[in-house]
Amino acid sequence: MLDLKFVRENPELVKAGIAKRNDHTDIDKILELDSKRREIIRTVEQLKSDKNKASGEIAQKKKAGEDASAAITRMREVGEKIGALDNELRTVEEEMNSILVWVPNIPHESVPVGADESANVVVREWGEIPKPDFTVLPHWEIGEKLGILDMAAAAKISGSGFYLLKGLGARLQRALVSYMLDTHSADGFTEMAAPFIVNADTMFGTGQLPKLEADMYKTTEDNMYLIPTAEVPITNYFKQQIIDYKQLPIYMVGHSPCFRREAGAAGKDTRGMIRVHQFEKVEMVKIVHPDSSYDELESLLLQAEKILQGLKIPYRVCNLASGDLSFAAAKCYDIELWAAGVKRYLEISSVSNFEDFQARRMNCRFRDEDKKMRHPHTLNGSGVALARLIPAVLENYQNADGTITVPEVLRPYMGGIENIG
RNA sequence: GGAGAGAUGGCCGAGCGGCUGAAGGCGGCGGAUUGCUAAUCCGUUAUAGGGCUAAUGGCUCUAUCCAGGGUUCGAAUCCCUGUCUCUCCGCCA
Repeated sequence: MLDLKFVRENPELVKAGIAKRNDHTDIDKILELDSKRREIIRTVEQLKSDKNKASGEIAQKKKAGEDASAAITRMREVGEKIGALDNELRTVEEEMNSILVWVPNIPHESVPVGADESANVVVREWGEIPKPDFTVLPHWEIGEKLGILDMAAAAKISGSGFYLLKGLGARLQRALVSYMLDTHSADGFTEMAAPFIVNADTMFGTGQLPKLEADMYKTTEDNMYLIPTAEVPITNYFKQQIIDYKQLPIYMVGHSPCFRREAGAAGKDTRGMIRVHQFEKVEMVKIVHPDSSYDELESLLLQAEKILQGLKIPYRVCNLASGDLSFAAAKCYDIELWAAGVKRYLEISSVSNFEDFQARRMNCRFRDEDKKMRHPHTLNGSGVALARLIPAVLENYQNADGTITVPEVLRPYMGGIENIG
């Protein structure tokens, strides 16, 4: 959420910022309601001040045994006026907030301006795209052939958009999760195992609600949501908290399933594991001092890249254009890895700086060196998503004889197995 | 799921329906003092939102004792609802 004061003082900057994202939230309406709000506050607080004074006088009179009934009658009327104005104030504030919570974050100045992903800028590429002398099968074919991936079974059990791994396929997923968690932990990230089902307030905190309501699975009985990413429970660990600046920066990492309805995505990338309703992901979260958040963004990006470098899978990094940014992000890098079977780049990680957008929503603050209360900056980055990493391993490590070489870094986690098939 | 108890400032903890934004303690910060790795003493110690003042500061008002309602001229204090925590019972991986 943007700071109301900031919106009030920099309306043109805010409008220009959201325009870059093709967002058309009515900023003028917010300003109009805000001025109405402040006008009511001025009136009602004057009345309250009078009331408090009169209350004191009534108490004095009663103590002295004097008659206070005239003042009491007068105050009864003032009380009613206050009640009416408080109601009006609440209505105005609710209306204002109902718009304010839909205002996306303002893109950072280093974000390329553009309407959609076609304006994304590739900032670097790593690794050589392999040119195998045989036909590399897409992961769903090689996976089925080796008996480690069963899409049909998943469809039978749950429906379309689910995958089922078995045998060494399941073990490969577990090995990847362990490899990633161990790598990040060794670099100072605290491992977290947080709830996968959260309340609405938590979903609001990281910016999923209200905007992404339709993309999430929701429980009907208890009004809870299945998390779309571990970012949600891990970042919200600091919801409603005051952190001492000496504790910053805070690095956390966690593994979770991610549940996504993918409403409206039907027909796009539907083959195999590439777009599914449930997938595993290792997620890194940082809570940092505002002064260092853009340096922290770069190092978080490198941390995610480290995983792919360890696996020796070629990738590229994109600086997302303003129109392609997610609701809460001020800047975001996507990492896309090369999948040799489907012969294209797959988005596998988003590394974002939310600045104080999430912290303000969560009411997470820190006391800085001068004892001032400030909002920290929050960042997160996939480190990385499994449902696209597994296909990349199955395709990039595929051999001409239909076997798959187990990447070296995973062998300790696979009981020393060097080949699947 | 059933029964009961509780929720107060960074922490602990007191609180009669009316000078209680809240005693006391701890911690933190500032200072004083002492030949000694510390003690003692004094002071200070929230957040948010308005308004005024062109100050990188000040003045002032309002709100906040889990949350939301209610009673009342007036609520931390009384009533209702919800949330969470604890204890006991039931169920259970």
